[in-house]
Amino acid sequence: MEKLGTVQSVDRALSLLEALASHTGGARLTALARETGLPPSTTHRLLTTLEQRGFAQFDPAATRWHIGRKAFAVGVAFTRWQSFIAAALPFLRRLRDLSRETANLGVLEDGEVITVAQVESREIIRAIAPPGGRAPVMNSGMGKAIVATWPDHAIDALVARHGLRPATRHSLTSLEAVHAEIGLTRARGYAVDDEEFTPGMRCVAAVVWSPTGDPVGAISISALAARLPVEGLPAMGASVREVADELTRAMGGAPPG
Amino acid sequence: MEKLGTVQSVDRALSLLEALASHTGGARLTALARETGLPPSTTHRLLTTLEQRGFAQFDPAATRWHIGRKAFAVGVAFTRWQSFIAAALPFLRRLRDLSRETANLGVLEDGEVITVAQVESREIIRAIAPPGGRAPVMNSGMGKAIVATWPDHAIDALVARHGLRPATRHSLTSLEAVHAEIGLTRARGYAVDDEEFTPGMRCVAAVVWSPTGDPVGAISISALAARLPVEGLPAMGASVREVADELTRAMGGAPPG
DNA sequence: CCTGATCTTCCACATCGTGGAAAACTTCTA
DNA sequence: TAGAAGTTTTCCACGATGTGGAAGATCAGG
Repeated sequence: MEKLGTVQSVDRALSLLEALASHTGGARLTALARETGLPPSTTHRLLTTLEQRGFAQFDPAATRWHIGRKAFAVGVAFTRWQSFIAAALPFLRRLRDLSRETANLGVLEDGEVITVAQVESREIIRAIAPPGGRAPVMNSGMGKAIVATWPDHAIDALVARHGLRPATRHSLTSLEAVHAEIGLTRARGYAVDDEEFTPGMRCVAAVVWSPTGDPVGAISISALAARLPVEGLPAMGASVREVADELTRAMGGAPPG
Repeated sequence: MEKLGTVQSVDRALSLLEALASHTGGARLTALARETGLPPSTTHRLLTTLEQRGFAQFDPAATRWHIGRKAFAVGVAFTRWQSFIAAALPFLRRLRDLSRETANLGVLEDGEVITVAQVESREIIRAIAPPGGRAPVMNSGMGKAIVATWPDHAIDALVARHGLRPATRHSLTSLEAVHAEIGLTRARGYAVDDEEFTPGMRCVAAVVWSPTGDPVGAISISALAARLPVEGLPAMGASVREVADELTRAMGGAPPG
């Protein structure tokens, strides 16, 4: 095998998909075999495998093979993800400029928040957790913003499954405290991490909704506590929420119902 | 081997592609392994094979796997399969020139309309949603034009499954409103998006039929509401419908029956 | 520093992918 | 229309390649 670590038969099937894609009007088995350098019987078996999974289609009338609908459905997922981040970036920049602090985009995964995009503050001294950084949901502004949209029983289940992981002396340590915090978050329309994950850092976050009415992520501002005093949280929270709502609208999203 | 004549490793790779596509925010190796029931080392090797061919991509910062660009490129070929875009482009250009507005071609996918081709207005200020852009079916002229060809029970099922996602205060918010709008669409022969997706934008759309009698897509004109007042909708609608009918004929298509 | 979780690499082995041959089918030509 | 040529599909012996458990590496948390 020349290509290190690749599965030859998968490689060949993908070559066939690409060959198919290059033929607007479809292609015949022997033409595809010639193009990919595969024997006709191998080509046939790989094509029928792709066909059974909907990635290829056969038109018996014209004896032509075409790309199948499933390949389209899978490929569209690429634009969905790319367009989410691309759509969010100008809003993150705007939020960064409004606040002069670092703006983040995060998503939930398995009880944690992952920062998937970030626009850094221009200040020399600034709050940075690198993209890819993770935080337990209930220690994180973004996590709390997302979870606050959930029904209470789902929040209970999350805490039961993942526990609470107090990182500082400000962190939430009981289910009662969690629900009190969620109640505040819902009332305000934005969430606060008040030195609950990293001492000396505060974070304000608001949820972003997908077109399907799912809380797909959250955006936030993270700042040194010295630069974002408690008295400044409401104004900052309003800004974050406003930009999050705009991002939601720009994506054709909305809360459910 | 349970599936007759299929290549197991290709089958597995395709399962991984589908699993990836179902995760908007990307997925980690162990989650994908769990979902597909494959051992982590097998999952890893198949993913890296997909990655080397561009069908998957890895974000090391978040240790997440995503669908790759090549999957999109291959998937788009599905629409081309019917010589759809190629055939439609001259008609879109004609429609653009007739109307002096941006002309679009869209298809339905999973409760949304995806714009797969576009010919932009030559005006300096014009209505643009980029190709690849998505909109909920019932907020979109093109979506409504296509769905209006469906039987009522299929429309009910679509709404039941995907809900209505009002984006503006003009959007449809009830099943009754949906059916009233569908009734109008059928009577007129064209559909209207009257600032239902984007404030300040109107869209007029008409369905395109495939040779097999399927409502395969729709073409539309999107314009700033200021440039397309309500009084102008009937004339514009007639133009869009006429060009859509010509495209249908050029493709050897026709409505069923 | 230790522990546990996750990810990556390795390799012996047997499963499964293979491709040539044969059979079946379709199209073309005289 | 029959035969030839081309295309597609099926079959199966065999060895190439895919495999998954184990080991190693890395990372995160206490």
